[in-house]
Parts: sequence; structure tokens; C-alpha cells
Amino acid sequence: MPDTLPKRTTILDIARAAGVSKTTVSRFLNGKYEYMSSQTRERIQTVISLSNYRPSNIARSLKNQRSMLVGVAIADIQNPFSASLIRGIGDILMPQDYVPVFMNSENALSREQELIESLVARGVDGLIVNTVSCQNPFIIETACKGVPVVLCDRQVADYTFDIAYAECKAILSTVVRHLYEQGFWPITLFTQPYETISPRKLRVEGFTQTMRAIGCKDPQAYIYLIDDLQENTAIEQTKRLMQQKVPGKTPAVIAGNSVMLIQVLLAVRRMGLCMPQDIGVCGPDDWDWGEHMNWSEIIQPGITTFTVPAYEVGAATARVLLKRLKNPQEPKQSVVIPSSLQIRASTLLQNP
Amino acid sequence: MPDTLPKRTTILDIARAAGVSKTTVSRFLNGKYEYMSSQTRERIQTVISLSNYRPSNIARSLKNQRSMLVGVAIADIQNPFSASLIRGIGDILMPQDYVPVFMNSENALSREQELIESLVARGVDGLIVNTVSCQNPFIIETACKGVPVVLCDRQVADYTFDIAYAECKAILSTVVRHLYEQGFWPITLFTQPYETISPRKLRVEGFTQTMRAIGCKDPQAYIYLIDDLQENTAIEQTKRLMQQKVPGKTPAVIAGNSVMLIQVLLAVRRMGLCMPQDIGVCGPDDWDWGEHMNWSEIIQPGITTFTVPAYEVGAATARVLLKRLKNPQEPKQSVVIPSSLQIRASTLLQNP
DNA sequence: GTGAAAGCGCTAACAC
DNA sequence: GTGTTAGCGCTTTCAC
Repeated sequence: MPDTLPKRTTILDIARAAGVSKTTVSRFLNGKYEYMSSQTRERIQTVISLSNYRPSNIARSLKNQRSMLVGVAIADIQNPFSASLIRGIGDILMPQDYVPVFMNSENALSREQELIESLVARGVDGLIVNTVSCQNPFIIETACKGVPVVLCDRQVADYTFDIAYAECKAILSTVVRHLYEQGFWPITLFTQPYETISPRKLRVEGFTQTMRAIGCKDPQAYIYLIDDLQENTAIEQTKRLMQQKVPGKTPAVIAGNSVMLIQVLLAVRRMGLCMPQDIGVCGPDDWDWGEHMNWSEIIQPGITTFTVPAYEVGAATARVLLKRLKNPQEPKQSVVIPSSLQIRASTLLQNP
Repeated sequence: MPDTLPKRTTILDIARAAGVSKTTVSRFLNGKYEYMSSQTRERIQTVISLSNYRPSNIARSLKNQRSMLVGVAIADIQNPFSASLIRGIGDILMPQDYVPVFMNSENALSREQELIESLVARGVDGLIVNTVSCQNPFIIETACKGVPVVLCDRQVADYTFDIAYAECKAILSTVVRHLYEQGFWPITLFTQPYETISPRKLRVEGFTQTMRAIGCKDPQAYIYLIDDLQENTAIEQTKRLMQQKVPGKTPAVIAGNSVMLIQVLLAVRRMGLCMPQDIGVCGPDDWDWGEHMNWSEIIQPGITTFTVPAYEVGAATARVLLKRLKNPQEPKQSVVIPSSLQIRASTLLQNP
């Protein structure tokens, strides 16, 4: 073997140098100063600060049977939403000495399972899962094995998990009413398949209920399904929408997520349409970048959005996990983070 | 203690169940089948598949003195560039059974140091650092201690590291020449402080050299410094630029990074300017989302960008680290990933 | 082919 | 107050 690290400094080296036993050093490391004289304490202190000694978390983990590692499976790490999620999680976990291990499920259930398996095998103390699908026996199984699992923004069917998520349903209701008041019609929801992803489903529910409330007989007909983001489906659906235009009325699109919103905007642009005269467009803004970097304002003529407080969702999830780790018995909890509507020109038909 | 995990299955349990010794099971786990009869092998195989046994990576790490963990310190995880970086790194590392631990330095050097310390203390086998500053004695120190470190996209001064990064200098030259050919003047570079961040510095160099090459006496005067992204500095600088307009000429802005590009676009919009007639604007596109989600096309009238191949940079970095881990002796290497210019309407003054 | 035994670096009874 | 000792779960000589 070539040059290995020049032999690790261990607790034993420190003990010998300070002329005490491993136990005492260990106690020192764990802050149990009641068990030693102040001289001893100072001696150890000195020796350690003079050395480059760092206790091995691995050995510690083996002994304590806890790793201080938290596995985090993110459905799609490339989504800007996830970036904020990640920051929120890290900001809460790290001050408590937990290290989050972020992994990308790439929107594939099989991949999510692999990750979770590998994470559990690595001995994480808990799991945060932004799941790929609510139909998820595997994750239930994992929880049943005794691994603390907290869901992040997305529900799983048939089992009660700890969870924190962004409010989705009420905000959709607010959006529909806003568009209705502005006189848009038809009001449509562009969404990816929503059966297995809870926030999407909730949005559809909020949409459907409110549409019915404002007198629409068949809300389902106003839902435009976008199967594949990689294809030009959004464009085709936008075309379809424009063909079904009601004379004298302006149609509106609510995009189900921000990537879809971008696609719809792309379609609008390619078709040479003007917002809001030809079409009203709005959708979620889950980028969480603050007002100085707000893309929805840059795009002509300013896009109406509803915020998805990703950072807060991440932070809340982490807090729930911390609580769970401290008290395994406590009943399961759900934390809901509210959203708000940011009205801009893209859905303002009437003068204010 | 409440309900702990119902007692881990260990190698000893398997050994007893299969009627062999720990050693043999260990050999089995490590694929050393030469050391056992095929009956033994099958027996162990059966027992393991019937049990829920998973070898403990922690114990393994302790024994082997390697964790299969790779620490990854990202300067700013919220930047979309980082998302692609992360995917690239994960996609290369994980198939090799290495687990990347991503952490966010939040653009703070002190934070980066903390992270690296904590990562090293956790016994990572190697480090990938997308550093916050090229003036970085701490990271040099870490490398000198024998920790394999590979830099990601950003150089560190005074020490030769392994590194993979996106080409920055030549592309800036291409951009300047493109703007010059289109007749824009003055041609300006909006950049955040660039002294301590190598890609920015390289862009400034590419800019300066090319400006000089096309006959500009004092390129430095054409660099607009943006100190604080959170303030409206970009707007003020854009105003300043418009005041110094040369009669009959259209000024152009090259944004140094994508966040800045967004800010400039925001300024353009707020000032009611039209691209490209009033002002030419271009900048990097490091979002790596593919053509169906290209924001630079959505924004009126389509923004000229130069790609920053973030995914590839991440992947290349990981490959370099893997090589280093395998062969600590090999000379240090640099991998450069090329960029390309995507011309759109925002910088097209002449008809094609 | 197979196994006994000695650790990896640390913590926690349990003595003294 | 302090030290002795027995592991945590695994790998690896070395012996048979």
C-alpha cells in the first residue's frame, strides 16, 4: 500500500500523553466534566488542542448504534423547489450535529427504493423522503421496521407518517376564484399525472371543487393532462385550448408546477399569444429566491404566481424528524405551510 | 429506552444459522468464493436471503478505515448550476458504491471550513469542493494532511489540485466578438467581485484580452462591478450604462453569471428598455434543463446565452476523484469542459 | 476449505 | 475521580 494517512491519532494516544485512561478522555470528549478533577480536565484539554486529534465518528457510531446521519431522498433534485428544500433541511439538522445525506431518486420509484435501502444499510438514524409516489409499500415497510421516517411535501397512502407539506388545495381555490372574477373562461388546470403525487392531487381537488362551486358542471373536462414534459405536449394542449376558445372570452391556464409553467409560457411565446389579452397564465413559484431574482416578474408581462414555501417545508420536515428522534413514542404529526397568491399582469384582465 | 430496533441481525447470527464461522460468512460477503466449497456457499446464500441481514457499513468502515463516503462542499446549493453539478457527481459516484454527502457552504468561507472539518471528521474517503474562494489555505492544509481533494469548477491559488471545470475564458472571447460584429458598443461585462473566484476571473481575463484585441484601450472601464446581488445594484449599473450611451450605438451587457443575468433582465424590464434595439443582453445559461424548458427562450425576445455544462463538470469531477482514490500517486489532473454560444434575438442587431 | 482470535476507535458498566 | 474491561460488527492474519 502506498502512503496511507500517517496513522490516525486515537483516544489512546491522547490518554497516554495526558497520563490518564481512555475512559477519562472519553468522558472529557463527551463533556462529562463532573467525573474528573479540573487539573485532569485541563491536562486533557491541552494535549488535545496541541494534537490534531479528532474523535472517529465511525467508531462512535459503531459503539452508540447511531450515526448522526439523516438520509434524505429527493424525488427530483434538479427541480429548483428541491434546492430550497435542501437548504431548509440542512439549516435545521446541522446545528443539531446531524448530517443530512441528500440523494436523488430521479423521479423513479425503483431508484428511490435503492436509495432508501442503501441509506438504511449505512445506518442513518432517520429518513426524510420527498417521495416519488404515494403508492409506496416499500417505504411503509421501512417505517414498520422501526426506521424513523418523515415525509416531505408528499403523502404516502395507507399509512400515517410524520409529514410537513405546503398547502395546495386552498390556494388552488383562491386562484380559480381570482381568474373567475377577472372574467377568464374557460379556466383550465394543466397538470402532470396526479394520481400518485399528493400535492398534484390536492391541487386537482381544490380546482375541481371550486370549479363546481362557481357553477361548472364537469370540472374534469377542464383538466389538461401533460404526460411527458420532455415532449411538446404542453404546446399541443395550449393549441387545443385556444381552439376551444369561447367567443368573447379569454381562456386561462393554471400550471400545476413551475416546470410546467415554463412550458406553457414557452408555448404561449411560440404561438405568438399575448398575456393576458389572448390567454391568462399563472402557476406556482417554488424558487424561493427573493424579490431581487424573481423570474416571474421578468417575463413579460409579469406572471401571476402562488408561492410554494419550499425552504419552510424543508425546515419544518427536519424539525419534525428531530422531534421524532427525541421521542419515538409521540403521536405522528402533520405540519402544513401556507401558500399565498401573488397577482401580476398575466391574469389581470380588468383594470384594478 | 423505549422500543429500539428489534436487535440487529449480525454476521454471527448468519454464521450460526449456516453452521459456519464468521470468517466464512465474511468471505462470502466479500465475494471470496475461492475459500469455500460450493455447498457452504449455497448454505450461506440461502440463510442470508431468508434473513433480513444487511452487513453494517459502519463496522465495515471501522475495520477497513474507509467509509465509502465522499464529502461534497457546494458553494451555493440554491444556484441552479449546483443542481446539475450534484446530479453529475451522484451519477458517477453511486454506481461505484460511493455515497456523496452534499453540503452547502452558503458562499461563506468559514462555513466551508466547518463543513470540510466535519466531513473529514466523519471519515469521508475523499472530498469534492466547489469552493467559495480561491484564497483558501485551509483546503490546502486539508489536502496536505492526505485527504484526497478534487476541486469542482473553481480553482484554488498556490497549490496544484485535481480539478474539473467549465471553460470560461475562450467563450467570453467568442461572446465579445459576436457582440462586436453585431455593432454593439460599448460592450460591458457585469460581474460580481472576481478576485477570489476563478471562473469569474477567467471570464474577466477573456473579456479584457478580447476587448483589447478589438482596439479598446481601457477594457477595465467596461467592467461593471456588482457588489451585492440582494441590492438593486444591477439596476443602478444598467442605468449608468444607459447614461453613457454613445450616440447612434447600442450598448450591450454580458452578465457574468445566470443570477446576474436575471437581475439585468429585471433592470431592463423595469426601465422599459427593449432588447436588442435599446440594449443587447446575454449571459451564461447554467440550468442544463434541455430544450423543452429553456427559460432563455421564453423571455422576450429570446436571450443569447453561453452554456455552462454543469452536469458534465460534476460528472468529470467525480471521475477524477475516483481515479485519485484508486491511484494516490498519479500526477494531478485538470479536466476542462467546453462551452458553446447560443445566439438568440437579444443580441441580434443586424438581420442575419 | 475453514475457523480462532486479534483488533479497528470508541463508550459504558462496574469496580476501586 | 479514575481505571479496567468488555464489547459494537466486521475483516484478516495465521493456523490447521
